[in-house]
Formats: sequence, C-alpha cells, structure tokens
Amino acid sequence: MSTHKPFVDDYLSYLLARSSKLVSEQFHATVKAAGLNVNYWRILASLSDGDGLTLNQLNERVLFNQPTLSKLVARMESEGLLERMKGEQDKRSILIYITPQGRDLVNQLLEKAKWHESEVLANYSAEQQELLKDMLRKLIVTLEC
Amino acid sequence: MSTHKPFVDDYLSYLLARSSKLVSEQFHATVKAAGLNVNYWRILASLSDGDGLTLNQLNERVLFNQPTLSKLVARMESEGLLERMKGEQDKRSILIYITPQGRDLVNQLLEKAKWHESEVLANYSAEQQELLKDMLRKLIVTLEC
DNA sequence: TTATAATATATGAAATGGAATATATATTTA
DNA sequence: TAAATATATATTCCATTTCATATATTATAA
Repeated sequence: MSTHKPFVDDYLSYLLARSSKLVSEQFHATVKAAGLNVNYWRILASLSDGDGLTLNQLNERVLFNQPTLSKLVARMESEGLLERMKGEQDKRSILIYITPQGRDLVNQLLEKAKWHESEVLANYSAEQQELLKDMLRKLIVTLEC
Repeated sequence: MSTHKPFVDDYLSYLLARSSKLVSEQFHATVKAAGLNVNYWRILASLSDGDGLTLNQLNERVLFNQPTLSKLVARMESEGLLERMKGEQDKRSILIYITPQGRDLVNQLLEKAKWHESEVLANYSAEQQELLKDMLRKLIVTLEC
C-alpha cells in the first residue's frame, strides 16, 4: 500500500491556484448574469470601498499588467462604469472613479459575493474562517516585501 | 479613527487570487531562467508524479480550458518536452508522457520549487504550514462537489 | 535653468486564450 | 446491427493580453 502524495497536492502554490480558480469560477456565473466579466468585477470591487485611485494604485490591487488595466479601464469608461480624470498635482496620473451606474452594479454583486463566500465557508467555524483569512493576509504581506 | 476594512481585504476569493498570483509570480523568474513558461511548468509538475494521463485528466489538474491545454501539449511535444500516444483501449483519448528532456527540466524545477516554498513559509511553524495546506485542500474538495 | 533620468499612462504589433465547432471514436437505443 | 447520441481531442476564428515602445509629465543633476 502506497502513502505517496503527488507533488502538486502538497505544493502551496498549486493549492492556492487551484482553490482560487475554483472559488472565482463558481462565482463567475453570477457575475456574468449581472452583465459583467470577471475582470470588470475585480476592478469595481477593488474600487468599491474608495475610488479615486490612480491606475498604478489600482493595478497594485488587481494585479493585472499595466497595459491590460489601462485598456480595461478605457473600455469600462466607454461603457459608463468608470470615469477617468487627470490628476491635479501630478498630471501624468489619471484618477479612476466609479460612476453611479458602476456603483449600482457593484453593490448588487458585493451582496451576492458575500453570500457566495458564506456558502463556500459554510463548513468552517467562524474562528477557522478568520484563521484562514489571517494566514492568507500574512502570506500576502510577506510576499509583498 | 476609522476601523473600516476594505471589502477585498476580507474577501476570501480576493485573498486567494492575490496570494496565488504573488507566490507564482515570485517563482516565475526561476521558471523562466530554466527556459519554461509558467504553463509549461504547471503541466510538467502535474505530470511529474505519474504521467500517462489523458488530456482530460491532466486538464482536471491544471484547470486550463481543453483547447488551451490541447495546444500547449502539442507545442510542448514539438519542443521535445512531452510525448503524445493514442490510447489503446479508447482510441479517442491521447495519453501524455514526459520525455527524458522534460523530466530533467522538471526535476530541476521541483527542487527549486520546494526550496522557494520553504522560503515563502519561513515565518510559519510546521504545524501552521500543515494547517494552511489542509484548509486549502479541504476548500478544494468542498468546491469540487 | 537646461539637459538627463525617472515615472505614469497609452498604444501597436504579435502572441495567447477562449467560444464554437469539427472530427474521430465509443456508447446507447430502437 | 443501424442510427442516434455522447465523449475525447483538434481546429478555426476572434477577442484579449502581452511585450516593447511611445508620449507626456515630473524629478534630478550639471
């Protein structure tokens, strides 16, 4: 009898990638039903608790590539979800704001996202949920140095 | 004084996506130095502990799209990293094997991946490391139902 | 100051990825 | 068994992303 464990099942990066993909894909259907794609959703969610970020600041949160985010933001502006304004103090930068239309969309989805998360974590106690998130947050801080 | 916590910093899906991306990107430099891209690496790592998987079986592990994996595997075969063989019992399927060249590459990287992981997790006790991985594995099982 | 370097964002060509569909084989049903 | 349906993989076409670079502005140095 073998107790061999496949490499990937004990490899943190794989466990993170797999769980991340599974969670986000499960919610994808809801996002699409609201007329958004996942990238739009991630951008709006990242701006939801405080907009007026520059493109670079936003990019630090969403972790796209700068040209990718640049194009996505331009498209979202043309679709009425975001607004871009030249920075006052630094005229190279652009500040990104959510429009009322974008706000409506994201607010609906924030509710659904919280509900989905509670479904995903239904088997975990409140303490375990916090523990998991804390470990991930700690990991993120470590990795950002 | 505000204790407001941004939505995304308390949102599991975001924490997973962010930590996943940060971990894998940090290792990306090593992968590239070995002459691979991340997709190749994920495919080889997934086959490293037992090849001869069908395209679909492999796709369940790497979580790409079937056409994407199909093309990647074809390319990797043409570059001498993999070999494809028609299935014996089911001739629709193809079985995917690592070539000696692919094996050499992945073996080098498996070592480095383990080392990188130990760096990433240096701040965690052995118990905490297992706890984190166990929670992620449990999450994956939950999500796959 | 003016020249030089650095930074923020945008753009264009090329590579990549995804949705829909084709092809080949297997399975089921009548 | 023949026809219909299902499954595994490949392919085509198109949208998106990426790499390299351009442009505009700011900061630094001579």
